[in-house]
Amino acid sequence: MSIKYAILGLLSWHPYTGYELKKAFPNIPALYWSGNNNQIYRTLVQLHNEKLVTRQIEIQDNYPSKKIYTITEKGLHELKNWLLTVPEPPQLKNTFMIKLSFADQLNKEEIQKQLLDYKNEINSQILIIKELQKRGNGKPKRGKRETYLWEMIHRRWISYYSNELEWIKELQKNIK
Amino acid sequence: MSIKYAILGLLSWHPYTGYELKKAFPNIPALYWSGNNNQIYRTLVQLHNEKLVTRQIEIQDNYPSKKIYTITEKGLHELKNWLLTVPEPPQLKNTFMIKLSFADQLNKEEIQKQLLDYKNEINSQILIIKELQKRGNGKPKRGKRETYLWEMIHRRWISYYSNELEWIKELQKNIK
DNA sequence: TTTCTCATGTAACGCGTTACATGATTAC
DNA sequence: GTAATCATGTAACGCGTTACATGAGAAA
Repeated sequence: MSIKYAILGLLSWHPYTGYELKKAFPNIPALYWSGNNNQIYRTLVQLHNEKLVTRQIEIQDNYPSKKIYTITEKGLHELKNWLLTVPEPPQLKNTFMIKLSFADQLNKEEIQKQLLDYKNEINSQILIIKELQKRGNGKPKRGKRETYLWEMIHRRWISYYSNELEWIKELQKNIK
Repeated sequence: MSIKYAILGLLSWHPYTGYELKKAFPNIPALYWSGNNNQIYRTLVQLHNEKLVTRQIEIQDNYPSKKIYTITEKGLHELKNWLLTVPEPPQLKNTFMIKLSFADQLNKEEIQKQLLDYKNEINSQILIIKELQKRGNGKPKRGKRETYLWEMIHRRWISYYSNELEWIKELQKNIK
């Protein structure tokens, strides 16, 4: 349940509503894939029950009323404890690799087709991240160190995809 | 549900029992993290219902009787169709990256500690894969092309971890 | 007029994990 | 005597996804 801590992390910057959180997620490279309605609203209720956040309701005339969540001292503590837990290894689930593992069922044209499609997929992934980085939404922009960390994270992601591309190229050359 | 296709993929080599499949999974780099009892036995029943596999029961004297699963024509078809579906982008869930994103809560010693622990984690991950590759279990060893693919997959995994190490080194140097 | 934004939420499902359960045999 | 291997399975839970639902106001 890293979503819980992701939300706490975001709330450690400043208060958010559920709706804002939902929009913030796609801007954070480490978790841009995640954060749908259901999870966020449910987790927020849970965090509130655990007294890790407080909630203020702001009534608006022309729009539905907002619920603004603020992190508590206890919440900051919980976040920090999590940050200090032992790091887990990354879990990369690459369905394409599984496919390749059993690609002997395919002829070379079919494999080449898949490689090409995968390459395109990776390329658009790179575009997305570069766009994210350029627009620079959802970044904290507070301390120098934090800015550096965010840049490094972006770079790591891009480098991952670039390496994937090189790897694909080599495969394309050798599958014949 | 890629486990379904992973199992079909394995069965496309030769028949397996559930127990053997369970042991085979950790030897396959693309899915070494997966494949627990529950999933495998449940999926096998499901595959059988869908007539994608057949099942022979082999009674043994001194051991519990085996259920040997063999892929059917329909199963091979299903597998091949899956292999030809459009590739999905890799989903890398790296909890450590999420942590780093919010690491501003930590002082430099604490971050350095986390980086060191993560580095060790990655190193042992590399050892595991290299060991896998060396022992060379669970590889098909049939055609030349298949052997090549498996080697490329191993290489990609190792390169991913190596790049992660370099990235960590840079962080270690600059966080002060 | 249709679509988008603001803002909240629920229902149902799917995939995967951990832990539990059995029971004989063989290796240390 | 203890642990591991062979071989099967079930129960319960957790996390996440997709889709559904409401309802007003602003923009295309």
